[in-house]
Amino acid sequence: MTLSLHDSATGTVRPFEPLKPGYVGIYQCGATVQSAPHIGHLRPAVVFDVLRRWLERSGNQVRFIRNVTDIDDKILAKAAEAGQPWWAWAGHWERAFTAAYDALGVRAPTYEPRATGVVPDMVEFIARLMARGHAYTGNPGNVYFDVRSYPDYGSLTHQRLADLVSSEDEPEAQDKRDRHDFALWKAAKVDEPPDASWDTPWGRGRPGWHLECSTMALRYLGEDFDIHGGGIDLRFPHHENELAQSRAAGYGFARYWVHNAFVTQAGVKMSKSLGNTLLASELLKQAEPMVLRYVLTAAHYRSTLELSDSALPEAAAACERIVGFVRRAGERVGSGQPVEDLALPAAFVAAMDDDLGTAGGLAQIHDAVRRGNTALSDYQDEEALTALLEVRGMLAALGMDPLADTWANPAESSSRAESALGDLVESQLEARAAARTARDFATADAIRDRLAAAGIQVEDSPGGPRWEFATGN
RNA sequence: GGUGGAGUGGCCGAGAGGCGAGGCAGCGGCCUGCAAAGCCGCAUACACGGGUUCGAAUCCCGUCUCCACCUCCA
Repeated sequence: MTLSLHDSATGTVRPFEPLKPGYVGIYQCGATVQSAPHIGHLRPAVVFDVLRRWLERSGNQVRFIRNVTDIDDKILAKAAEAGQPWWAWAGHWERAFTAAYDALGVRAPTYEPRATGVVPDMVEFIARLMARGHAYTGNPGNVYFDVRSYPDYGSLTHQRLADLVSSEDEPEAQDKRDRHDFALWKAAKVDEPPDASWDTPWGRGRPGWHLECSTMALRYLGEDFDIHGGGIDLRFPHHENELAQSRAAGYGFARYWVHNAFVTQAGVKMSKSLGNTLLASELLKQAEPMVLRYVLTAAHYRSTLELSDSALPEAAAACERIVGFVRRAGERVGSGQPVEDLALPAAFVAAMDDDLGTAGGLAQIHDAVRRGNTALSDYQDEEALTALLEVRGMLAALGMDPLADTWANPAESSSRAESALGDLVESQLEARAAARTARDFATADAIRDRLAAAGIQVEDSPGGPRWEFATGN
């Protein structure tokens, strides 16, 4: 294992050494399923998918857990507003997230637990904290973590309790010992649906957010595990609190903390209040899944990613360059090989091993594409094949092999309309070929222009004309 | 106030003491009937001011600007 990873806890890039060689446990904080997924949810999904693939590629067996937070204030509020059961609301959006992940080729986690599925474990967790003197009851149903009972509180984000500013909007809970104590269990409120709370030894209520993740990580990855991931905004308070309560409970918890940076527009984080969220569903209409994946891979995961208006078209052009080569090379030299085990260029491996340098990895892909294109025009089939296998191997490592089943191109499905279209285009191309043979270029160009106007791009190649739908919209 | 991060050529975006990653856009050339695709070539880029060094975008000091977290947040 030569991978080095940035660990937020130490603030350094350090060699990644799994607890048990050859086995890696990852916990990624999943979504709170309260509304539609947007680009900000897509980034961590792709980042940790790439990490997982790279660890597997490096010979590890990975247990990848990504949770679903299926109960929280907003879910209850929005469901109530919509006149739906809260669990129906959560279930609806959970499916939307799954669809978005699937569309982007993000592999399904080893397991995807829901917070509400581990309530008994949470109760046990709280009891353990109580027994150790780190939790106390407030008003009936409220249980808090006692931050002052845990001297290392703040170690993940290097903050001291005294320096923390507390929120001014929220009226301070009267039953806390310290304003920074956080809820492990929240008392049921009178206006909340009865099925949104559970009985516990400390009263009826529902879980606190932080406790959910600690509990699911414990249940599915054990007391100690390798990597905890999530968006950078989760470092505090969420991950700090997870770490504090898990350590206070006597568990080792995560050994590496990996956080991805934001996607911004005009330099600003997206948020609902600013109205600048880009929904996954909208983005998928504007760009091929591979293009979205390319955009998210083109910047280092710890760099803020500015999604300008031209980002998608630019990425589409870059992808077209890569895919065009894979297609042309495949036509020439075949592309039947499985790509999972292809040897990867050393420079690519080095880039990826250095804290997942996907940008450098993409540069290697473009380099191989250039070599391959040159080989194709020189009729050096052997070199072209070498380049093709390199390109596909690297793309596969990033989850972007254009020939993978996940990307099954809808345009290639054989509906009657499409097969009819194919016949019509072919007949046009035959007419154009006849005109060209007769050196009647005016007619030939008119045919090509007409096809172009219909969104069909014609490209002449040594093997004859090829057509495809024009890129861009 | 505390913590963390950032300012790179028209745009996006790597790198982090010494051959100017890569992509997109642009310009020139090759190829093509013309295109498209492809290939080749083309950039006084590193916020500002000092300093260290033979040499700094990269290190040090100072300044400015921006972003994130400290409340739910990917």
